[in-house]
Amino acid sequence: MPRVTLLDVSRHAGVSRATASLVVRGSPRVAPTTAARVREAIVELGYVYDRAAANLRQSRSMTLGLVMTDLSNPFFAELTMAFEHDVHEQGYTLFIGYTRDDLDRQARTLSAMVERRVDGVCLLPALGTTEASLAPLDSQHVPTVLFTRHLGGGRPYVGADNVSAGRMLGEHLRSLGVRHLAFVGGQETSSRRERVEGLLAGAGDDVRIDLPPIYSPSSTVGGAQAVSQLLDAGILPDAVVAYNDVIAMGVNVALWERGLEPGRSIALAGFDDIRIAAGQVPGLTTVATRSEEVGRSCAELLLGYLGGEPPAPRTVLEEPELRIRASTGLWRPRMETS
Amino acid sequence: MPRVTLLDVSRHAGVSRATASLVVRGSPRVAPTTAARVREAIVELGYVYDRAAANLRQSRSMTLGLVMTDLSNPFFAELTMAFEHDVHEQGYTLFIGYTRDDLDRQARTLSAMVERRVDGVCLLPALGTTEASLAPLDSQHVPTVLFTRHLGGGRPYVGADNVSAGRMLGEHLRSLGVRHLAFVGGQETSSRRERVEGLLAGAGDDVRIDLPPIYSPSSTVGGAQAVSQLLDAGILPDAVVAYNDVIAMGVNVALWERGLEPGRSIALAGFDDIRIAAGQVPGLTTVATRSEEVGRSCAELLLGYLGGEPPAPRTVLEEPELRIRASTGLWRPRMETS
DNA sequence: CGACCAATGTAGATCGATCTTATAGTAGAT
DNA sequence: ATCTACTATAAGATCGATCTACATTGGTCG
Repeated sequence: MPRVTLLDVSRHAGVSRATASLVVRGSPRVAPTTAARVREAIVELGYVYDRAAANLRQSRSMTLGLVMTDLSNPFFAELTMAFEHDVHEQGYTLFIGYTRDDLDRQARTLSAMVERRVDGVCLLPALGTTEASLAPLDSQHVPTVLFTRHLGGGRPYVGADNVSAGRMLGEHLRSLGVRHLAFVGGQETSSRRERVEGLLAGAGDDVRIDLPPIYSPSSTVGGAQAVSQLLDAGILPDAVVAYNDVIAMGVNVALWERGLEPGRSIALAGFDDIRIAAGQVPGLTTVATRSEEVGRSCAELLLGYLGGEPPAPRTVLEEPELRIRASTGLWRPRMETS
Repeated sequence: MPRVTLLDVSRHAGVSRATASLVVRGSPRVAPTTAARVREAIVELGYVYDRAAANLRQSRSMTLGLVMTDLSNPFFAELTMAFEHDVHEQGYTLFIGYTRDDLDRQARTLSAMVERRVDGVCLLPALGTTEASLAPLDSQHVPTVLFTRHLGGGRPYVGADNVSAGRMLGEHLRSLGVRHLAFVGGQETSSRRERVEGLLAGAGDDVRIDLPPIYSPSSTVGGAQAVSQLLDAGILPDAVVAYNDVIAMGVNVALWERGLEPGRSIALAGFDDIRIAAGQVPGLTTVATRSEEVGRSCAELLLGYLGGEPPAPRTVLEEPELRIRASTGLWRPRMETS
């Protein structure tokens, strides 16, 4: 069955194809009575606009790409929702892709989107990504905004101020009287380095900080394994800081299982303040890294670039916020036996 | 700057446009030496395949749509990942959209995808969706698979066997000695009704079941509010069953806050077995509803329909699995004072 | 030797919109 | 009456690929 096209519509309404085209785009250049007649024909024939055809002629496809590693961390689910909300409002439809931190998958995903003429891409670069990895985007001049991880270059970037987030947490723990803390989990990324850097600065010199090379995926299992490695190495700090909340949740269970009581006998904190962090037992102290604001800023920055504005390198850092809950709030330093 | 087209490539390689087209599509009908020459030209000119142009001529766009309410429940994040993985492998790129249970948004999202010529759509229908709501898809003959919620019609559908899931949980609780349970949270959907139905069947007539009209969004806050309503209504059951794990997590915190100890003084269970369910304190008993299998089956069913196969109505029900953890595992009936 | 075939390559129409340019028709100014 | 200005519409080229139908070549076979 052949598709109903603008030509059919125009014939049915007794106008030209060009006029019908103007009507579907809501141009004011066509007389109201003519427009009405065309709209009637559209309904009668059941015409459906074919953006694929329009794309070929136009430069815009009204389509954006959102590419990240995966959704195992709810932080990215929240970010996705916020981003989708904002761009949907502007009439854009979203391509999505997950790299699973695999450079090949990332390359294929980006190419697939470029081939489909995306107007812009928002990307959380996979581990090992270089500026050169983004050549497919650059060669076709696809505006690109990075988030959460940056490459050190001058490319537009949106993320939390991880250094500041780390510092807030470090200061909080020190003020509680924590004298010894350990940091575990996460991958070796820019944001992990920044969180650690801030943590060191915030905790100050009086606090002993263990930074064992214990990495993990963002999962509760990963967190449980990470803290097990820590304890098995004979390290028993006053406080454990996990790279993020999902990992902290795993640390939480593992600590309980070892007979420790997070929030009382040992302090525990994470990063991100994903929605379920408040719904843990004990409530998880964390530093909000603003998933929704990051998503929103990505949308804003990207949409701005599409407007033809020169892609002046720009960085947006969302201000983090400390959220103190029971996982550190109830902890008290052991009495010194003097 | 003009785009490099197949015409440019063909001229550079000294062949015709048609031949170049055959080469990019990997047709065996072109001689190896010619193909090599064309490929060389492609590299030299930096040619990028334009699927938007190809779409216009072809019937396939190698693009699918995945539409759901939102990602606040990790169940859907897991499902998304599985679905994306499978269709990506077949060369499809994914449009995504979130309806937030709003019929208008759903209509706009589906139309946007149809206008962009998706080859098929996988949909979790928003509350209130009717067969008529899906007219935009049907009128353009877009193969569609529903998941998680069905409309009662004969449309292809993938979901967990919720009745069976409910029954498993009901039987488990009864066998523990639970004499009084309450079900809370969730929206009024087909899957909620099915879970309740199964629960009643599994628990049997000896168990008192309270089904107060307490609904909630899928969030820990929603769960906490739901169970508070329950307790405030003067109902204190042996076991609380939440519509899903996210809600159960909220129930968990609220119970602790009220001085109850889930897993000991009161049993608690959810549905889905999202990944973090095992990472709760206490570990959450739940019935796995197989997010990944559902995603995978959606992909399989949808891809099957694209192959030109007649869209014979078909339903796939994934077999659930009971996962017993501490939130019910440690509970013991109070001694009867006889 | 002519018919037939397989392998390879090409010309030109086509997909369904948009864009540029042109042309009636009308109104107002001079 | 003529010219300018403007509105409303139309004709036809165009975007970049794919598809159909056909042409060419060289080889095989009766």
